[in-house]
Amino acid sequence: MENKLPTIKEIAKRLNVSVSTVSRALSDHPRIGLRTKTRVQELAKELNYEPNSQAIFFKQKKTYVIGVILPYIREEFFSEAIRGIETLALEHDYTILLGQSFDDFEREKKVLDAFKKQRVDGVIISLSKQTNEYTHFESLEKYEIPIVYFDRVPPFKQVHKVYCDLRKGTIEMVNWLFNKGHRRIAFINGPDKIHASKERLDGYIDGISGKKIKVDMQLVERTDLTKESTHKAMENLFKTKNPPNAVITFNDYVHLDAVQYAKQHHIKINKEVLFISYANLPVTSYVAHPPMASLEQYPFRQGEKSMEILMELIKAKNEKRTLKAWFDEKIPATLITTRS
Amino acid sequence: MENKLPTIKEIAKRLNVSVSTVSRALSDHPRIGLRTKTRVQELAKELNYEPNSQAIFFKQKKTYVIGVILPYIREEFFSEAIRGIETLALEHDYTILLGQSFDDFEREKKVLDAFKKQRVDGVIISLSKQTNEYTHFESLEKYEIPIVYFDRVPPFKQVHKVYCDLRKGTIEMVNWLFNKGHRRIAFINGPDKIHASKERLDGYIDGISGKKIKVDMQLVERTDLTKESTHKAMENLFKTKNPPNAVITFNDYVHLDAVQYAKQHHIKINKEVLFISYANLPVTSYVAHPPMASLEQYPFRQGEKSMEILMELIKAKNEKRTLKAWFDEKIPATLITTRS
DNA sequence: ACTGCTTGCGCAAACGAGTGCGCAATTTGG
DNA sequence: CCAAATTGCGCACTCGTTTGCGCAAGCAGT
Repeated sequence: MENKLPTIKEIAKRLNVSVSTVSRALSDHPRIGLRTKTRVQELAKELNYEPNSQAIFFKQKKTYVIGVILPYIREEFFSEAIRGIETLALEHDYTILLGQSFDDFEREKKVLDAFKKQRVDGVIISLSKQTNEYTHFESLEKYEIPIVYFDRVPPFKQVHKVYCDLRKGTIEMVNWLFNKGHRRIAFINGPDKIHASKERLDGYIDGISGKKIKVDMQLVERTDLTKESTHKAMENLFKTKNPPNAVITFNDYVHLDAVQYAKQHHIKINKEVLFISYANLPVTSYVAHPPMASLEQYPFRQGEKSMEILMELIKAKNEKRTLKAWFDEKIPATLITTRS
Repeated sequence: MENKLPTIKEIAKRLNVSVSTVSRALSDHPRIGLRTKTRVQELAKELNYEPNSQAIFFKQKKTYVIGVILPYIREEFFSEAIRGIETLALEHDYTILLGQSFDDFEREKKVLDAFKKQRVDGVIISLSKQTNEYTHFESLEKYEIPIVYFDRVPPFKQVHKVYCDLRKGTIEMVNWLFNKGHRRIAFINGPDKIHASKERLDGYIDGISGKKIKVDMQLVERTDLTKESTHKAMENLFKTKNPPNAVITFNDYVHLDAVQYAKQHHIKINKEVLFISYANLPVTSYVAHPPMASLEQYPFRQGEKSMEILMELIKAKNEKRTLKAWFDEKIPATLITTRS
């Protein structure tokens, strides 16, 4: 029956006052008389009036929506990050638009475009592994939509970003293996395009060099994070006469695929070769051969921090302040060795 | 410099025509002369004009946004469902607002409220395990926001829903175990409040009864899906003199916890007792003791189907058609036994 | 030349709310 | 008792876009 949603206009008509009076009465404006105020407020309650936020957002040029783009939410790392983002978002009365790039560059652009159309107040993004060109982000500037990159960040300075210090973390990993007596430490890395791959490799090389042993690039493989590519990398590493006795994998998913290969080829896990990894996903506690150590990257905290920075940027924009510098937040990563 | 975004007004002023002419020229209205049309379109391109969708949505009373609420995206079942939803959404130029309830009733309400404020065009939801009261959904009716429930659906008829036929599926599971010679089949179920628990239990009872053996309710446990609660259930089942030789668990996560308990208590998995489960998550292919069979529930398809129905509902609403009936989509579940 | 049709465009209202300003009516102060 | 200050409320504009209607000019038909 009551098909139309109650509006301020409706209330005004029924009470024979002007819309402005109703608007002010509802926002408790001091210049409105007590009688009118209560009359308005009571009718509003009776009609179950709720302001049309779309209209308000439209006037204010704000949407209270932020866009989050990441490769795959099925990866626990990213779903944890979202949890961090969402938790903080709810506190700030923000809701989040979700878009997965599925590691596809074109899709990343499409999602970004959709978000732009929706006039999101800000964007938090973890780049697709294909992304090595960044012009599509420039159009957001025109709309003054702030962007915070996290985890998979672009390789240049002039952006706001949150990520783990993987160089340091990787050195820690090398040290840990070294102290356990390992000397032939292999490294299965991710795609070059991802900045995080470079960070890891730098750490690996620095870690090995720090031990005064020669870096053997035969022990370094690069994958595109697919199972096939990981198996290929394992094959390369273990077909040699002098195979590694420890393997560092790009993340826990790569670890799982590497271990799968090892099992299929009867390589004795934790005897012939020790696996350690990045990410420390909860799910690995259930698997047959969890990594013996894992570099925790605190996705929840990364998500929270990204959101925190984004809120700061949005606030600054609203107050027309210009920020002096780029946020560059390094979250310390820690090596976790206790496994259930 | 060019701080303001170009608007239709701006173009009108520069070209000394009216805004309506510009609007029509851009939408290729037949009553606008070719000269004016091209003049407008060229300037629009030059200024990089893009229509303000917020304004248009506001007028149209549409947002091209749908809200998706589910318990946890970290569960692969749900993240797969989202993938289904998102895939279809992008095709229809829709974007999705994401909200996790974390299986908390209050949070579910809060998220729903936020979505209402955002004036989403529709909602797809999988209920929290605490939800057994449904009044908060009624307020969406007032806003004529259609809702599609999926997987965890309410127990009554007058809603649109998508879910698997778990009764049939569970009978299939019982049959499978029976054919393998198992007679003492335990059942670790989820919370009563979830409709899916009831469906499973019905199937279990019907399956057992169909075999002309007596249903032993000592073999049926109920959990709240936490690890502790699963371990407790396992304890109850295995402390008896006549423990089960097969266990059906509510889903793969419960399976993992059940297997963990079995390992800790030196129960020989796959020898003394066989585990089978629901969901068939990809991640289980990496674990030490995957379920020997799993009832695939096709989350991607469920997501797609939900979105399909929602699109239908939104279309019907726009055309002011009233639908004759409630969508009640049963996706057939199938028992998968091939494991890597 | 008058009617009628087509072409090309502008006026103004509409969506739902916020807000600066002005105008009365009332109250206060001297 | 009159001026000034205060109180209470409405007018009209704004946000960016769409759209029904109307008006004028041009053209064809009779």
